[in-house]
Amino acid sequence: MKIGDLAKRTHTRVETIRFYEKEGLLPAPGRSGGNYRIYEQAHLNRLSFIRRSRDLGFTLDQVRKLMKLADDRDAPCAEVNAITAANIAEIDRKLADLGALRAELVRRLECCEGPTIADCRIIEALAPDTREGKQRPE
Amino acid sequence: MKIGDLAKRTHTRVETIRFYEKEGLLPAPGRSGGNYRIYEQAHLNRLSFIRRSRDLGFTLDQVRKLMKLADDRDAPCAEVNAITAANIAEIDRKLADLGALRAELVRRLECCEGPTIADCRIIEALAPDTREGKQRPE
DNA sequence: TATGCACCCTGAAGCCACTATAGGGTCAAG
DNA sequence: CTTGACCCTATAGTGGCTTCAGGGTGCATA
Repeated sequence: MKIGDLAKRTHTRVETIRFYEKEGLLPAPGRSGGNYRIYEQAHLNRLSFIRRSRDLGFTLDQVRKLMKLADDRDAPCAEVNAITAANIAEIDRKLADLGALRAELVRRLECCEGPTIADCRIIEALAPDTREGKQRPE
Repeated sequence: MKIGDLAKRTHTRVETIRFYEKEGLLPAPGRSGGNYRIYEQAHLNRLSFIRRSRDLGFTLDQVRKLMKLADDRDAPCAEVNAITAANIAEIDRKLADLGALRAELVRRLECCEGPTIADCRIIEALAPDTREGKQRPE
């Protein structure tokens, strides 16, 4: 299988596959006479694993750990759970932040009254408290 | 005011202030005899504006636009609203993605049964379908 | 006077996870 | 024999900073 085929089958860009190889996530495959990368089923399996993990928000470092664990079927499952839990915690933090942010922006948007910047509540909220005299530095 | 003072007052790192100057977001201030940057109130105002905007999730490009608008008090408020609305839409997209992601991870975590990787539902979910027949096509 | 120390300077590189670009080579079809 | 799709390497760019290397400044203390 050439790199383009592998790319299509895993919904990955060709450049990303080469990037994963350079990063040591995907083992370097054999080469054809014309120096083309030739992939086997095992490469497809591994790349699928990487892509699914990435889709679930794992970092490449986490993916590296997960793959190492996945290769050792006697390893304790707890480590995988820990990585997953850390991931969930991080997502929760982001959800909270984004929720607060959204509320704040919506509030600004709703408060906006006049047609020009002078009456704009959003700009007002962003500007510093002291709006007298010297506005522009230089 | 020296760069360290400005940094403290705006809860910004010194390096970030120099970065903003290089990016043209913050005008270059005057210099002392020893070539230290000396800031005025106007710089503090502008930097506060940038930081508040960043805190609300605006990109540096959006901040540039907002500042340009903020300087012209007769400009139409609609543009500011459009930037804010775009921001909210982007946040909504992220919220939806993160919510789905979280549900998926929690589901995996709850399903995990055995003490070793061999029984780990998370790894199983990430691995390709080839172990015994197809499991979940995408 | 010397010395220490906190602060400041510039310029470049590093971070993440790719993406894009330049400048080529390979291969099968027409 | 040329076209065009595909492949190769190496390098730089993205955003929004952070860190590092290698210095200079300014003030207090020994």
